[in-house]
Amino acid sequence: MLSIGELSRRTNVKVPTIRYYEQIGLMPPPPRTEGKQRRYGADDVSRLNFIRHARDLGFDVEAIRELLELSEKPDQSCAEADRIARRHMVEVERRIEQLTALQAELRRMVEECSHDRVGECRVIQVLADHGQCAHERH
Amino acid sequence: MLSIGELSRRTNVKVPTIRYYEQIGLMPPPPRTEGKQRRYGADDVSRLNFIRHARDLGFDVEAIRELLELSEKPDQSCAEADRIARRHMVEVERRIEQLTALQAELRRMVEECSHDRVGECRVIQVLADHGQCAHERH
DNA sequence: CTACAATCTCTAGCAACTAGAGGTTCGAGC
DNA sequence: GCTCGAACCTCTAGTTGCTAGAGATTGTAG
Repeated sequence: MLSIGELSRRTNVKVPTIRYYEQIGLMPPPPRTEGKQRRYGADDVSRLNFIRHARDLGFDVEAIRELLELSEKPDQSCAEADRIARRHMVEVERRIEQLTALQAELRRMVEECSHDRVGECRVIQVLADHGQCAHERH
Repeated sequence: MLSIGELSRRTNVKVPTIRYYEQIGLMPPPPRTEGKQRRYGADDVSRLNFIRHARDLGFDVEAIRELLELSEKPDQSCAEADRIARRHMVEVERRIEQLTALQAELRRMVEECSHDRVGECRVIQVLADHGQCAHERH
């Protein structure tokens, strides 16, 4: 049996975060020692790795909750897991596009700056007047 | 003089958000009517547009605070504004790279899925085992 | 002058943690 | 067996940038 610190070291998830995951129901409440300290088993390591990996890939807690539930029913169709992953993929795609447009605007702003006084600073000017932006929306 | 609702309509910043900006010191406390309702002038419209635009470009409140301060000193060198914008640009760049790597991983995961049972689902498998990922870090 | 939309302040909530206070337990070394 | 310090415990509050309500007051059109 592992202490919470040992579990933390093996999964690279911080101790308070593990307790937090327990609190919000991502991790099941583990058995305790007589002194009320948490003790974990191999299953907990797997589950927490799963959570960690999904978080790293940007899934939110709700999605992870669903994915965890699914992973416990190996006989069910995986269409749902697919749907969750795809939905998230679309979200990420959208975010990348957004950031890329934004990046272009920022670059233009910085490149056009003459590095002189604030009064002539392109950065400040553009911020003050959206009309000077290349794109209508960001 | 504009009511807060009017200011909101002209800048596309929601009323509670305007009050919030006042609270955190991005917007100055405006004069009030006898009944304590806020009244705004043209300068406030400009300032709020500046803030809105900077937020849209992803600057955080602290950066905006600095940029606003700078914009009030037109004679100062704009090196600082440059620095802030560049710093932010680097951040955005990094975020895009991160998301792109993540996106690739997600796509691979979804594409390799056989759409069968959860037991064979690539999505679930990959999440459960980071070793099946193309990249070490994400 | 009345009705009602808009405003006011205040508190609490969101996501996903992180930080700290103040107290208890575990386990290695003697 | 005993001690001591690291690790653990619970609880509350803070982070960012808002958003959502409650319940009261004000502005204004008809």
